[in-house]
Amino acid sequence: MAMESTGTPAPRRNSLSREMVLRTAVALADEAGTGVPSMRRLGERLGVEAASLYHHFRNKDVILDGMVDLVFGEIELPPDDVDWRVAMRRRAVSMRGALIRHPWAISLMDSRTNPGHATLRHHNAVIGCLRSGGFSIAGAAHALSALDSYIYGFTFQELGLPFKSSAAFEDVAGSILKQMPRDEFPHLTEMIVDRALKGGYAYTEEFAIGLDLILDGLQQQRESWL
Amino acid sequence: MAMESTGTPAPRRNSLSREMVLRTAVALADEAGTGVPSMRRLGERLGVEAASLYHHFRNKDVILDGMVDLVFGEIELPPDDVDWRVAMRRRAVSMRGALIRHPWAISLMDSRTNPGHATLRHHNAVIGCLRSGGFSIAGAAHALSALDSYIYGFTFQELGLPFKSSAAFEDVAGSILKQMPRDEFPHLTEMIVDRALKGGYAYTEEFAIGLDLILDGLQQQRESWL
DNA sequence: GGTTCCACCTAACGATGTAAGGTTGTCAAG
DNA sequence: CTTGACAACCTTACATCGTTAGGTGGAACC
Repeated sequence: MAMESTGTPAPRRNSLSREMVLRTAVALADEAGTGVPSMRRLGERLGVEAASLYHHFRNKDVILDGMVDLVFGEIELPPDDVDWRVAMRRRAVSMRGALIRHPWAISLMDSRTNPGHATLRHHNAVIGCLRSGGFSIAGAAHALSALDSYIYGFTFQELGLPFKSSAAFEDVAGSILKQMPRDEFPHLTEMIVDRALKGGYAYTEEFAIGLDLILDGLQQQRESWL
Repeated sequence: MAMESTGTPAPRRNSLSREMVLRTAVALADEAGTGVPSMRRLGERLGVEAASLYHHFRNKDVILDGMVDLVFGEIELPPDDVDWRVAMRRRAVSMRGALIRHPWAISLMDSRTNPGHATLRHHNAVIGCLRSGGFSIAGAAHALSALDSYIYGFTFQELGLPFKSSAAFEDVAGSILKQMPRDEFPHLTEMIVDRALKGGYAYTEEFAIGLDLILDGLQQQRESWL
C-alpha cells in the first residue's frame, strides 16, 4: 500500500509532486514551535487548497508517514568499513541529531506503522553492521532494541524539557524549586540545586555517558548471544 | 501554578471534584483505542456539559497534567529496604507496566511540563534510593538518565508496534515481508523471518535483557562517578 | 427575605480533517 | 481543428475539536 509497484512513480506534468509536498511539510513543521502543519497551512504554502492534497495522498496519515521517512533518510547509515562499535556510536549521535532537528518527528513515530523506504534501508544497514561485527541474529536484535530504546528515550526526554539554553535551565530550575516543598523532596531538590550550580545540563555529554555504558555492555555480552 | 498553595484544596459541596474528573478522564482514555477523550465526551461521561469543566480546570492541558500524574502515582516506588539494584529493577518493570496499561500516557508526557505531586515524589524516591545505594549526585543523575531513557524508549517502541498478540505478529511480519523487496534488505528480512519462526516477539524478556545490561553497567561504573 | 456567588448551561467562534461534486487545462485520437 | 477523456485543482460543506462570553438556578449566608 505505501509502496509503489512501479520503479518510477511517473512524475506527472506540472503537478506538485509527492516529494515537494513532503519537503514543504517538513520545512513548515520545522519552523519555530508550530509543529506539524494543518492541511490548510500546507496547501497555502504550496499555493493550493487543502482539499487538493487529497488527490496525491489518501489522507493526512500517509503525509505523516512520508515526513517521518524523510527524517529517517537524514540519519547517517553505519559505515561498513569501521568497527561495529564506532559505527553504532556514530549512527546514534546522528539519530539524536535528526530527532532534535525535527522535534515533531518523535511524537509522530509512535502512531506511524507503515515504514517507508529510507526507514527500511536504515534498519537493514544497522542490522547488517551488527551482524558483520560478530553478532548473532538474536544478539543483533538485542543490541538494536537496547540502543534504539535508549536513543528514543533520551531524545524524548530531552525534547520534553522546557528549556534549550543552559541559562534558561537555571531560571526554570529556580522557579521549580520555589514552588516545590523542598523538605518533602530532599533528594530531588539536592539534585536540581547541584545541576543548576554546575551551570546547566550538558545533554550531549549525558547522552554519551549512557550510550557508552550500553555499548560496553553489548561488547561484553556479544559472544554470549548465540 | 500547577501546585496548590493550601494543603487541602477545600473539596467544595456537591461539585465534580478534580479527582473525579481526572479519574474519569483516565478511564475513558483507557477504553479501547479512543485515546485521550475530548472535552465533550469527558463532560458527557460526567453528566455535564463540556464548557462546565473550565470552571475546574483552566484548560485541557492541566487535565492532561493531572492524568499523567495519576499514571505516575501507579508506579511502584523503590522500596528502601532492598538493594538499589533490585529496587531499580522493580520500579522499571512497574513503570513499563503502567505505561502499557495507559498507552496514551507516554505520548502525553513529552508535551507536559508541569510535574504533579506524584511525579515529584516518584523522582525523589528514585534518586534517594540510588544515593543510599552508594551513588554520588552525578552518578545518580547518570543512572536515572540511562534507566529512564531506556524504559521510555522501549515502551515507546513497544506501543508503536501494530500488534499485541504473537499470533498477530506473524501476520504482520508476513505481510511486511510480502511488500518488502527482500533482496534489497536482506538483513532486515532475515531478522523478521527469524523472529517470526521463533513464535512472536517476547517483549517482557527483551525488556529484561536491555534492562539488566544497563544495571550491570551502572554497577560497574558506580564508584567511578564521584 | 434579600443578596451573593458558585456550579452549571446555552450559544457561538474559529480551526481542524475530510468527503462530494464542480471546473479547468492539457493531451491524444479522430 | 475538434472532440473527448482525464488529471489537477477548486468550492462547499460537515462533524468535531478547544475555548470564550454571558446567562440561569439554587444553595448559603446575613
